[in-house]
Amino acid sequence: MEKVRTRFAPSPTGFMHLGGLRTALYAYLFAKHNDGDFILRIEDTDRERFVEGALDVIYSSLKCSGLNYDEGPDVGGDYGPYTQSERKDMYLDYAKKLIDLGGAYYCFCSKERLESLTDENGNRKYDKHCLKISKEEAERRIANGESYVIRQNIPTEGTSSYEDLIYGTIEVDYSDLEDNILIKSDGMPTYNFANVIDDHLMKISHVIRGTEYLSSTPKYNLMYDAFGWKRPVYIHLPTIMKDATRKLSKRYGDANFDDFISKGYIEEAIINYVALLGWCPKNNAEKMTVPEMVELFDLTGISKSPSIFDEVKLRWLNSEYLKAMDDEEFLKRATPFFEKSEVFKLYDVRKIAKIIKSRIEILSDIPEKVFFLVSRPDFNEALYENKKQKTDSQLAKQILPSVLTTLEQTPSFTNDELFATLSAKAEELGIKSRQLFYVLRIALTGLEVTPGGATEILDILGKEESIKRLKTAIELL
RNA sequence: GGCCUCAUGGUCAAGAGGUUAAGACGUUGCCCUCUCAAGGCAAAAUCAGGGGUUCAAUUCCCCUUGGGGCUACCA
Repeated sequence: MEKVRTRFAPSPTGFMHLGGLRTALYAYLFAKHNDGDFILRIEDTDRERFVEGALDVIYSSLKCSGLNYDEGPDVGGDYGPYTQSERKDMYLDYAKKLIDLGGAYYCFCSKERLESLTDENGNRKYDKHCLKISKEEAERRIANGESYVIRQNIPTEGTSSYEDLIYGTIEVDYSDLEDNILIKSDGMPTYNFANVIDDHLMKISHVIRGTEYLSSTPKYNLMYDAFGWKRPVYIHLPTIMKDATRKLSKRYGDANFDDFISKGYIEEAIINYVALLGWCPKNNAEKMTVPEMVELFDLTGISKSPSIFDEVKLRWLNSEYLKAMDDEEFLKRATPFFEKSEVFKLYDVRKIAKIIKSRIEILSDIPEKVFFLVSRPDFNEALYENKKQKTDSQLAKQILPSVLTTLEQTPSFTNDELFATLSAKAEELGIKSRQLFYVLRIALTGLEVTPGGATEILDILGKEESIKRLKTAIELL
């Protein structure tokens, strides 16, 4: 059987779109599930859209997502070059061949003439005006330096059909299609042409891409047929939406992989979440690594309808990854975010990391969660009041001085020992330990809600700072 | 406008001609608890509408409605 070869063919726009990332993922999963090859090809035929540094964004996004390609511009391969601009001459040769086969023709129409073809509805369809120009005349005009393009020659009648593995049979009348430009006046091919030539030359067996190509695929099939090439198998993927009516867009900053990374999402969670948008594995698993997805991947689990990107669920998945991380790994990933706060200079971030891990969903939640460690917010006595705990400022006034004494006499400020000591203290005072902890925690932090309990916070603050804070709190009572 | 295409809770979704129509996120409640998280348990919430076909349709067909895509010298 023919080897499965899939490709991801992005344009270097300077950012990795999450929709594109999912397409890449599915192409990768399909290839790897079938022991095939996954190829990266850069589609940079639009010179005006070239963005500096865009290639690195593509390479690094794929690699850090675990999508290692077998062939590509930076890794080589037997079917290169893998960057379309470097294949320019090849396309022109094939275009000329297609002209000889009757599948294309030279066109010399001016922009003005093209615009004059627009009808009352604002639609325009090329009228095959240049089809009647003989090859000899065309070549003469070209030799004279006239600007030209090459257009595909689409039949005026008939129906074309193909099988998409997701959407089934797709039928389109040729009359609904247009004689699109294959080679632009700058000599570069358009996507319409380059993708066909490259997919064939690179022996791509399965073309996996978004639904935006679902209804234009007949045009590509026409070319495969004209050249006498075998058509690839098509797998079109539904769109990822921002909401019911809008796509995930670069413009709103909700589509960029890197933006999510800097917001404190981790790569594994993003790739995992994006995998779930439009695909459900047979075993209904939700948290999966890329290798596990390779194992489970199956086209029948791909849906046909667009799905809405839900950041709330992504946050949850991200938190699952965070919680599952060992402390060392968590600390490593969290460090850049700790460094956005002063805490890392003042305290042992290891201890902070421990109490924070299950209390954040994304890493950028860290600075605000630990701010109270840097400086205790001002607060009023009303904070001591808690009906459920049965605590109030009176109780605080009563017990805090003696708690202070106990703390001053406690040699070891570790969580466990503090817990034991203070529990005993509560008993001595004739109150519930939770009441003591509650009041103490408020005094220490000035916050109704904190990550970690009183003793954990004492442990982090250390004896000196804890006592200093407690004294201040007592003075304010 | 024309063509292609899609339609299960708020969201992601499983499902199949006969089911109490899964599961997850979120929401709500309870338990646990040194506050809050985490964890445990529970609850509310879905087959767009109308016609067919059939003993039976959410599942198959048609229409309507609604959504998405294409309709570039962008990919």
